[in-house]
Amino acid sequence: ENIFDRSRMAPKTPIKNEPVDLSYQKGCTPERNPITPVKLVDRPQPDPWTPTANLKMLVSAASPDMRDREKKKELFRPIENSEQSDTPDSLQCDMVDDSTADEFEKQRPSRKQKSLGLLCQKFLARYPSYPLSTEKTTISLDEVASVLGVERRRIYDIVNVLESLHLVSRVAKNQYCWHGRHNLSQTLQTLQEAGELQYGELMTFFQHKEQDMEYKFGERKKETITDSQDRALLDFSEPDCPSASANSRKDKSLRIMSQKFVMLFLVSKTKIVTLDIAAKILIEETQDTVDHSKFKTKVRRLYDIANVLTSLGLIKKVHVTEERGRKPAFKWIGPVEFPGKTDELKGRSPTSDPLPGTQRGARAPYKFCAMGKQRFTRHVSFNSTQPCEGTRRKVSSEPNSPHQERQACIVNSDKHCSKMINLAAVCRQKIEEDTSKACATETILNSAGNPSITSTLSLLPIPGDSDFCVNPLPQAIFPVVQADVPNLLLPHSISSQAPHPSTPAASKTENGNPTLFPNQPFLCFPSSSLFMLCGGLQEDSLRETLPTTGDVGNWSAEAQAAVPPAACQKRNSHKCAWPSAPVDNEEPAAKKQTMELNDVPLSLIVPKKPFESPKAESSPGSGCKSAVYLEAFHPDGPEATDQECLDSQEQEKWSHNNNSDEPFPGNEHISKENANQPLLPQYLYVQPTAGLSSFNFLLSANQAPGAISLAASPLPSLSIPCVMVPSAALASFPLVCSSAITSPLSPVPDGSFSAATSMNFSMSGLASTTPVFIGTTTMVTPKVSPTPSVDPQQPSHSTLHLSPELARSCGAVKLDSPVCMGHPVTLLKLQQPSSAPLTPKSIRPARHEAFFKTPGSLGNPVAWKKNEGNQPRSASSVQRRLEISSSSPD
DNA sequence: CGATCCCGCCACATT
DNA sequence: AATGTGGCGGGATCG
Repeated sequence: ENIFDRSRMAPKTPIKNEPVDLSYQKGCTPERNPITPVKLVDRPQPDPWTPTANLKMLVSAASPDMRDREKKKELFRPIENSEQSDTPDSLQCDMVDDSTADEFEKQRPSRKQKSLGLLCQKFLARYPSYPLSTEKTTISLDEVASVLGVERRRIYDIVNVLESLHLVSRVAKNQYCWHGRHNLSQTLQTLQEAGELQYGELMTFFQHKEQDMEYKFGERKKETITDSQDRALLDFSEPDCPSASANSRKDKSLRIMSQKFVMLFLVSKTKIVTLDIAAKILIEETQDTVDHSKFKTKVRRLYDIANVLTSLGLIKKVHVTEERGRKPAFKWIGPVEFPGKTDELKGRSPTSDPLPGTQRGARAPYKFCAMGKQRFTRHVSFNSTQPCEGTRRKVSSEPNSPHQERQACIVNSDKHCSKMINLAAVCRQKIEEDTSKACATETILNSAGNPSITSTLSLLPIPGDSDFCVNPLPQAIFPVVQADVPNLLLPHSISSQAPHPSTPAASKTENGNPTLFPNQPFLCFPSSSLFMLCGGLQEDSLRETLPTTGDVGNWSAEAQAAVPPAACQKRNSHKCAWPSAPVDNEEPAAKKQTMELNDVPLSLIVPKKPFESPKAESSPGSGCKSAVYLEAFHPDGPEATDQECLDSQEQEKWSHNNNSDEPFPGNEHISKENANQPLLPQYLYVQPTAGLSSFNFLLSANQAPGAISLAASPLPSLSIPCVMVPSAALASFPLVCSSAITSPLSPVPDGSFSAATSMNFSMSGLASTTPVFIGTTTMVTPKVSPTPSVDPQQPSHSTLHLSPELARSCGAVKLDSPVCMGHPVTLLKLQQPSSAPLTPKSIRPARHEAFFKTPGSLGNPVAWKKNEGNQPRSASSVQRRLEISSSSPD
């Protein structure tokens, strides 16, 4: 061995090794010796070598040397242990060799040489940036550590960051798989998307004021950030992770932090992020409290991450001079634009075309959202959600509706923000996992562009209970949204909902579609509190009520499109505000939304007259007055529509003619119709999108908790596809929809409605308790949807709950309609659990994915079916119920 | 003296 | 219990 070393070492560190081994081993050999090499290098440096050269040398030689050394170690360990003097490493030895202590000291590898960045470079040098797909490179931590001459601990630091970017993935203990940068851009895109959701606003905010205001706003920023963080996004866990189980500690800091950190860059306009800001943002919790120590620790970690990112060539260190002075910062020098993303944006953008409907349809927006998130989310486990929820609730309760508020806060005041932040922070931690899910949800929502929904979510929680929050929100929101929509719509275009009494008729129509049943919707009651109803729509009825599907679709599309992310966010903020803010705000917001968005999507809200239309309308208290109607919106209706298209066509008949692309017109019409509906709405209808043929949900608003049971009854009569309500479950929760309806507002067409809607749900219904979610896959909501963005996460949680199964189901669902997005959760799609996506294993991921994807996935009818199949398995009791009840044929 | 960040203790997770 | 992971922060080094 020695010989070996010598030969190799000779050039680099000739003597050292030998001497060390022989005589000095004791001291020198310590395990760390590996490092020694470095030192060796150093020594040489003095002479000819340049730092770089040394490195190279090391790298090249390292492996062999290391090996030898290791062997040595083993050989000598006994000795070492016994004596272990560990002098400064081999240095001493070196010194000896060299003859001077001084030298030796000098030699000692400077810290830099041992830096993580350098180590990372060496690490990266070992693997091809773009490995052939054929070759699967596995990385053995032990091996690498020994080769690079470092402790394994250091390797973890590197690998964790690389893993966060999906350059590697853990396959087993001590084993990682090298993927290279093939997927880097995709990962970055995903992070960017996620980052925009989480930090977009914040960053924007900051940047505007940033430098000047930093101090001033620092806190706010933090807050905002925190809020924004929401954690939802992060998830990241990688796709691969087989071991889902283990994530607890794992998806923790370094990985998450790394992703967040990257997100900040991607979201930053300047692409420059100062460490302190990043640290603040990343310190979820207490902004104020931020202990110095905590901050300090965070910064340390950021340095670790930054070193790795620097080695990857993604960032570089820079300094920004602010008022205060010069601050360390890092500038993103990696890829900035990602094709994919754009799409999303487009989709979101209001102007963007109406959804094509079909495939894309799936309304891409949601889908994509989901997609991105999926990855991230995957790790998240649903389970966690529950706990989270609890937490969240608490949290939320504390502040007021913090989450939502936060956005608002940003806009508005800090106070709330801070609270929110705190809450958010808490939630995050707890929920992070969930969050991811939530995030997805959020995204979806956002994409859907249903601000209202979002808001709803947030709002919901608030209702008296502390809990409201997050969890339920999404789901709840959905329904709400729908409900809201009408309201909203009404105000605008049609305040006169009443005018369209037609609703009842619509209900009739419903009967017409038996088919729907097959599809059936499902209900999910995530926790007890929520539940969803999905029913096949009866197109007929819907039609009556609704405009043609086409129109609807357009709306939705429009809505979705219309609502750009930003818009959504903003809206959300507004929404957020709502919760805290008085109703008034809401109204306006609603109006705005409607106006802008044409929330209409909901348009469908049809009263479900069938059942109780009478009640619905009149009875405020009674349940959901508004039926939400979710038709599928198929924008174009072409393909996606396929499924739904039919319906849509029918719908069209009944609906207005507004098919025209123009969203507004159509929307308006719709809205009007909707408006009408709203009044009635006893139930919510949700059409599923195409695939489903239709899901309809009915929620009886009124029933609220108890009501639920009622609702059920109605169903039968109605023939509506399904209504699922577990009585028990129901009991506990109020239906959101209904609640909203219930709310005093009810009758009022406009603002009141809107406000009521979202808010109400949560609250009113809630009062009783829990909000109900309707998730449908389909939802028109999109437009309506306000922006969920902020809260989404939270909501998402709730969603999550549902989710696993739901998610699956959802996944199955195609939601063309934007709406779906919003409630991914809801979507559960009960109908069929889509098999495919959701395999158990996939579940997690699937969930997320499905969840998110749902929309997208929705696109594939088939998928749903599959899902359906799956669902059964996975389906929780609730689902089962659903299944049973719905027994969707499909 | 502030910026960096190495180093490795130690807790938690997994085997 | 052993081993794998990785949070965390003391304190050394750099500039």
